[in-house]
Amino acid sequence: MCTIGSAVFDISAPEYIIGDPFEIEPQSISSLRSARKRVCIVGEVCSFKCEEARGGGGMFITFGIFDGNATIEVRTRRLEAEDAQEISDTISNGMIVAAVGDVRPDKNSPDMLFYYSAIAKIKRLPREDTAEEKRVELHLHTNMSAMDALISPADAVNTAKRWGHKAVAVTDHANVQGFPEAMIAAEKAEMKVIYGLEAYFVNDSASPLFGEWDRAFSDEVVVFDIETTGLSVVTCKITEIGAVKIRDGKVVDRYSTFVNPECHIPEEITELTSITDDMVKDAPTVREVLPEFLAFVGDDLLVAHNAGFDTGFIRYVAKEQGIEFDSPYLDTVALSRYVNTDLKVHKLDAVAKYFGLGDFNHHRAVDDAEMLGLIYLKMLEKLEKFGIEDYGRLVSEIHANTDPLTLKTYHMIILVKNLTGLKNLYKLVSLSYLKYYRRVPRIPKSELDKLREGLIIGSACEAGELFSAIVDNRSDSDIEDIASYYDYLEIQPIGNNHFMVDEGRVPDEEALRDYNRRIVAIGEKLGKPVVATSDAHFLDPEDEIYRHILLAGMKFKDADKSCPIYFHTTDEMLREFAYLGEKKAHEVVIDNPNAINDMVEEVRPIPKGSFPPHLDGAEEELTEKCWTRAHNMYGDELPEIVSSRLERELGSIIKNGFAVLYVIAEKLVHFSESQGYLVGSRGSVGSSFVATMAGISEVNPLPPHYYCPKCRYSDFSNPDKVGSGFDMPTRNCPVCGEKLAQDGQDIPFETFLGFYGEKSPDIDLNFSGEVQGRVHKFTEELFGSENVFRAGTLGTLADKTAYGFVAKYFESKGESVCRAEADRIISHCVGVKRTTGQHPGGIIVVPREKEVYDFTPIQHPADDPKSDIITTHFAFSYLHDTILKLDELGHDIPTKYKFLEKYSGISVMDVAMNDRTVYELFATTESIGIPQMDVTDKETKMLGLMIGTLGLPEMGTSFIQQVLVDAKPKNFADLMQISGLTHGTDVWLGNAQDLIKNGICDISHVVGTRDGIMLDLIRYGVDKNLSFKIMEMVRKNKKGKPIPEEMVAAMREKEVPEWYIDSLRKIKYMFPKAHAAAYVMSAIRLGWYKVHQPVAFYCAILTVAPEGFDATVVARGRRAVVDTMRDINARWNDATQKEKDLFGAMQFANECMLRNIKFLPVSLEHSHAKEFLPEDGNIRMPFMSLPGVGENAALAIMNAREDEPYFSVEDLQLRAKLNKSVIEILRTNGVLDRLSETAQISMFDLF
DNA sequence: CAGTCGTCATCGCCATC
DNA sequence: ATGACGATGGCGATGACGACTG
Ligand SMILES: Nc1nc2c(ncn2[C@H]2C[C@H](O)[C@@H](COP(=O)(O)OP(=O)(O)OP(=O)(O)O)O2)c(=O)[nH]1
Ligand SMILES: [Mg+2]
Ligand SMILES: [Mg+2]
Ligand SMILES: [Zn+2]
Repeated sequence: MCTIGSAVFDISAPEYIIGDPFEIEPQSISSLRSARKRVCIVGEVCSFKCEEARGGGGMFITFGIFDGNATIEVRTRRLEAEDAQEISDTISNGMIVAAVGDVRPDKNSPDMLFYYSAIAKIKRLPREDTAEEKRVELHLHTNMSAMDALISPADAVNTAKRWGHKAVAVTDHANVQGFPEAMIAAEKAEMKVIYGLEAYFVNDSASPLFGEWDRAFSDEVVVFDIETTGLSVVTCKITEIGAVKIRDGKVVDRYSTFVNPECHIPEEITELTSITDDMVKDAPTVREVLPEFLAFVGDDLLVAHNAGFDTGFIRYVAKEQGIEFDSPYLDTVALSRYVNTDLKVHKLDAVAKYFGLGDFNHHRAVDDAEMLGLIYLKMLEKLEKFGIEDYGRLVSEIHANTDPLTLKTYHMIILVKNLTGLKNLYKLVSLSYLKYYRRVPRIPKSELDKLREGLIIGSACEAGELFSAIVDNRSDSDIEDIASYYDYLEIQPIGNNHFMVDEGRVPDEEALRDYNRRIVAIGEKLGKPVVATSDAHFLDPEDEIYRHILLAGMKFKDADKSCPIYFHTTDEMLREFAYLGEKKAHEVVIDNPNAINDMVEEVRPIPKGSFPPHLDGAEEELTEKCWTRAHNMYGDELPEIVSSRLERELGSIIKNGFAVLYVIAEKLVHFSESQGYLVGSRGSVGSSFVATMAGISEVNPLPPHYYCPKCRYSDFSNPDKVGSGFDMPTRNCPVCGEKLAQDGQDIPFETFLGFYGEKSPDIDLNFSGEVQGRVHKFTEELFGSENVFRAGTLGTLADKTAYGFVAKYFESKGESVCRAEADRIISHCVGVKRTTGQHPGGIIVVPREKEVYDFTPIQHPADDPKSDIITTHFAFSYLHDTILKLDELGHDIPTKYKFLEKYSGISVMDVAMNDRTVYELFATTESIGIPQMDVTDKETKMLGLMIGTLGLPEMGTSFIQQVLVDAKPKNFADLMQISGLTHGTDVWLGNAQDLIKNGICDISHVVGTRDGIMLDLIRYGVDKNLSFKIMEMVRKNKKGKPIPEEMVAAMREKEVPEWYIDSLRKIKYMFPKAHAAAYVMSAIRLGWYKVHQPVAFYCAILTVAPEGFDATVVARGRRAVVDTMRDINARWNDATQKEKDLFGAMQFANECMLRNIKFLPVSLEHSHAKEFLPEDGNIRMPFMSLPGVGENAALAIMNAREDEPYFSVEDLQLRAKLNKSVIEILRTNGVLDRLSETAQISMFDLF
């Protein structure tokens, strides 16, 4: 055993993994400040990296060793690939090691580096809960508490499990987004989770009137105010009391006196109140004043502004003097909020001004009381106008009319007891986000009362209602009223509230303990269990720094203040609450939390099973539609291949509940087309022939075939064994002589739904961005807005932002950390919730017989109450296997189609799929009239002119162009394969490309589409279902998880070649063939316009996707365009994203200019706001192509031009409401050249 | 006339297909 | 200098500008 700071390492059984065994006598890393030989260190491996050495020729490995306190960067010498691999296999992040080696300073930084000679694996003892009887944590924040907490739900669950706790609660701020991860971890660890949250509770049934008082307004009341030496009841004293007695709307008596506080009045208070030490030094003390004042009050109602404060002080001193004080009182702040709804600020002077009551000496009790008296009468007058004339009526009216959005929020813990409670909680969360959101989602008492079944309510922390009432020194009966609403009361460690001492709100820690003692006493009196909770925001004490970084990143002033809110063990808690006595401590730490846990049933936040929607007649409708369409295409007597495929697919689709989705999708396509926008095909659904027949997908997955559009003859023989129907020679119908249509991409249905419907795919559709919103609305109409929701997303703190936060944090502290340490800290900060958003197109469909609350709460994206979009509270990925989704994505291709048709007058659907000149685009620039340049010349490549694919979707990037040049595709099938090979990391480079280069196989046999994987494996003899599973695992493996041993073994058993298995291992993502087919089809279509309708092509592409296009560069001519590209290209890695976009646009513009199509300058008369318009064989650039002229300005210029031409710059600025920067941009770009500055000229003309 | 608030344009980052 | 998956859009921050307000 050895200790470094608070970290304890077990070195009793070292496992020597690199180098010779050595004696483990570690130094603390922070002590290594200078070069030393043969030092031993221990710690956790972090930030492990294995990189190719610069300039090739070997590898470098770097990692950090973190000993719980400091990190040192470890480097290796230059290594051979095999050695590097061996080390990578032995050492990994999170491993605890001891190492010996030399410490040397880094040449390039102030840090020290460690060069090891030997490494041993050891253990670090984590914090353990060794208590006999364990506590249960009922208040814990996961990293789903936005920018506030760091515990991953899995860590919470696993730590509690390791500690032997029976359960652990997940209680994030206002949301339940930690539930799904907690559920997954809990099921894996067989652990119980108590699901809950920490709500922002508002008491909308609170009234401004405290205590019993239901007389008429005309009865006598005492309006009063006090001045004090500060805000805290405990540490501050009264300096002045002022009061007026009011009866029948008139002041009938007054009381006013200074009070000697018997202490110094702080300067800032004197400044505010103008009450000095001098003024009060001869005044009576509160011991004399209080009885006098209370006698003045008698049995009257007390009225004060923020009365809790004033009565709190009076009550405190009364108690000190052994005088009973329980007068009813009314708070005019609350009353003003209710009466003066048009007022935002309800401070005394603001309200006085509001009623026009003139100036007064604010912050002097005598004057404030007088003024408040007047205000009070005004408010009563106002109420009387509404027929409210007594206090009883007032209270009931207020209850009925309070706006929860204006009330003070209190923290409150809500735990889920059972499934009823879970659903109620989801409803409450939804309400809080959708209806009661202001700054935070609020849960009003009135709603909670309605939905309280199945929920357990706890009093939460210092920001809870109970704790606040105690701090404010509210009356015993008030406090007990509050406490009685809760099912249990919470107390927390002193450290949690220590900030109150620091801020001077309480004198010392003892006062904090007194608060906890008070809560314990209240619990005893009311019979409410009191439980001790951590209010954990991070797991271990040493993790506090990560929270500081988060808070500092959010620019919080007090970010670096210590607040040790870690997950406490039982013993830590028992020690913490020892001051309550051993027995009581045991009760609040162990017994009561366990008792609460015993009330809680185990529930699953997302139900098991899948819940497809139903729609009467959907199955029949789909079936009918498909057969009809099939007969229309392939004849009355369907070829076997067609009918058997239809039957098989329909069976599977209907059985797995997908028919409804098909039917809805079909209606959506119809809807979009009715709006004038074609729909782009996408995704695995193109593997379904039913989708083709239903018109959802234009990909035909049948084998290559001919069919006659006239007589419905068909031929599936495919004698040339081509890979795509589009690649067959053209033929005329042997029956009727008509030219035959050709189609068929040969795709298995199973890519979509699996062999046994074991997959939960979605249906993907590409809609023009211009109709996407309408399509979403239409889906709601089709299936009901109660059942259709946009999927929500969760935005988290990821690498780059975390890096910025960490850098900023240490910079502001004037400290520096080594890269390994920075990376380690970053890795701990990553994953914390920041915001919510909307899924690109995912629309989930809840079956009619269910409610959305059976699956997830709902909310607005980014919590924005003004948004008219409602999203699922849970990210879709967690609902993936439970409910179905339609992916109604936005895409530019359908919009491009629209503009191509508009500018060329040629229908997209008439474009042939087998025009040779179009295929030539993928091999040369000749077919667009640009003489072929040398493809081996770097300049050619830079210009993007090795081939003619610039502007073709997903075919025009440098990378893909290079692959096309190398692979020389000849037909549609080749292009599909290349499409697959060029979409995904480690698919082509370092994988397929090498296999081809090394002659191991040719391009048609490398892994290019995911369907290929399944079919290849089946061909090798691997079980078809396992083949399917391997395909599914390989196709999205972004993190590079290894293929499970049993899968590898099954492949080896069937003699699947090692290179093939290796290839699969590397793949990070892979297209389904259907998607490749759909995208190549659109590339071919756009290519046709590129060859045959160039002006329309360039106009359409630029109009729809103008990113990076800069009219100021293009206007300077082709030279300038090329120079700009050269410049950016020369410093590519330092170029900004904007410059990279500009580069792409300039490639495209250059190609266009080489085809003798000119870009005409932006023109006040001729330019469109955003469209690049064809103009006499050239292209007129739009206003928006000028950087700095945004959509609004551009549209304004165009729209105001409609009425009459602009006759001066002034006229333009006025009519189009342009600001001066836009005018300047227009001026410098010559747009205003022919316009006079003001209307003077025309004025002149009049005379 | 300084301060505040909303709007617009743009950018970096992030999530997702 | 290298290598490189492509595309789309939402959210938050920032800065310039101008209207409004006390
Ligand atoms: N280039 C590229 N395209 C992607 C990526 N992810 C998805 N796509 C494209 C290709 C997919 O077929 C299409 C639809 O995505 P989905 O997530 O719905 O997956 P897909 O339909 O392929 O399979 P599914 O059966 O729905 O699980 O979007 C990606 O990472 N890169
Ligand atoms: Mg899909
Ligand atoms: Mg999808
Ligand atoms: Zn025919």
